[in-house]
Amino acid sequence: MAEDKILDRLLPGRRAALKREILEHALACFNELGIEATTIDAVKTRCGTSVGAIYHHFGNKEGILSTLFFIAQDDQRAQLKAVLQKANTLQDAVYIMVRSYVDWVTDHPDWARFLFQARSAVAKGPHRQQLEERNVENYRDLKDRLFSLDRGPHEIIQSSELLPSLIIGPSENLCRAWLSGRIQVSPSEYRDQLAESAWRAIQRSQ
Amino acid sequence: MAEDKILDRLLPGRRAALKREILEHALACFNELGIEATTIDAVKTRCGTSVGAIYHHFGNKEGILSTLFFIAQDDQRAQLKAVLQKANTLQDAVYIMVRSYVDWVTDHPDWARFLFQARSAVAKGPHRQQLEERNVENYRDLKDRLFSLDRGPHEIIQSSELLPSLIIGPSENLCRAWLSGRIQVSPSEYRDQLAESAWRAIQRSQ
DNA sequence: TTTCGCAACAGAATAATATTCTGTTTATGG
DNA sequence: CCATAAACAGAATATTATTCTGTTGCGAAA
Repeated sequence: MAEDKILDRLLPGRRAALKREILEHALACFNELGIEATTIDAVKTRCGTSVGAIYHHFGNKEGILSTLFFIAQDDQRAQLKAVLQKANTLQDAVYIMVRSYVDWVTDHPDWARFLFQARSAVAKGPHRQQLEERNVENYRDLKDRLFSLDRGPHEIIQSSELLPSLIIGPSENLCRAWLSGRIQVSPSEYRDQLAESAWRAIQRSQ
Repeated sequence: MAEDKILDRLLPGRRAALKREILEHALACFNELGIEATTIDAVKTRCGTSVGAIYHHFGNKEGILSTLFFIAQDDQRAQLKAVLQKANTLQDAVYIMVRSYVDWVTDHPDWARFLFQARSAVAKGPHRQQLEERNVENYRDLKDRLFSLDRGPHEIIQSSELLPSLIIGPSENLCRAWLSGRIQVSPSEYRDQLAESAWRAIQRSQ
């Protein structure tokens, strides 16, 4: 399963076996019951461990939450960064970004669902500063990359704040709808349309 | 303040005074502390009332949450519906949708922030069915409206599932960034660019 | 190989929080 | 004015998060 692969990659080894178990089952609980409704006892029972073990590894409920959150975000960002290396033009980059985003969500729907749900909790919790730092770094990197690429003859939207929203916004919105069950057909079906549309969206009028 | 106006409009009269008070302060707590971190005791103290009163009016914490959520969603939808009446062409409608959305968020930032944060909690809680029903109704209405309008000579994206995401997705993404403090300049500054871009986004290639 | 030290775990005890319950007040229709 | 129910207060209870104390087992240093 895709979930296990993410955890195995970031927490390898036999030593971290229980830690992985806890994270895996906590993720499932958060997604099935909601973050506030999942109790420590529920994840304890679910992986047949003890509260002591959970608190030893994560400190508190928020610790589990933010660990999962940063793992997911790291994985998503790493994949984007890797494929974005190959882009030669801005148009390449836009297509790659959209496809990478849609692929990641459809490859890891449980992680993606969690990422959407947990963001606001992490943003308010004790790791908000860490989240903020990562965000500014990620967006700075992305902006630098986008502005370093060849734009060809095209007239592109100037604002660096607008650009990411125009490129990813529609895909994100559609993925949310899919993950919540509001729409049935997978966003991957719309991958190319989303990419083409994003490219049109960032052109300047006239 | 814009917040008070929304509550005054939907819960008028002297009888509902405390109910309004509780909602108003609960909204502030949820936004400042986060949903999970706000305790009943905190909102009790903040509006100088009793737990008895709170539970009398709302049943439980989730009751406060969903009441606030549906109030906000209703207000946003009502505004959209009202202005969307005036649209004569699809292009009109796209511009109106984007502007109405951005205006509502920038007019009611606290309500908008809450709407983003609370959605997943409501979607898992006891009112999930009510939320789902509203969503399908809203999206059905919107789809009907969009497909009833004159498209002029333009070739438009066919998928009715894709259309709303393409139109609102970028604005939503940008508004989230603004509400979370990641970007400083108000989305209203980008209102027209967002509208024009959305219109380009939904054209079909070639 | 033995032993020391510390991380990994278990589960009882405690603290914080949500919810219920019982009683009192207040408004309102008859 | 009275009856009635909603509106409210606060103590009591239940649920859940967190801490604390102790045990186990592994891995490194001797």
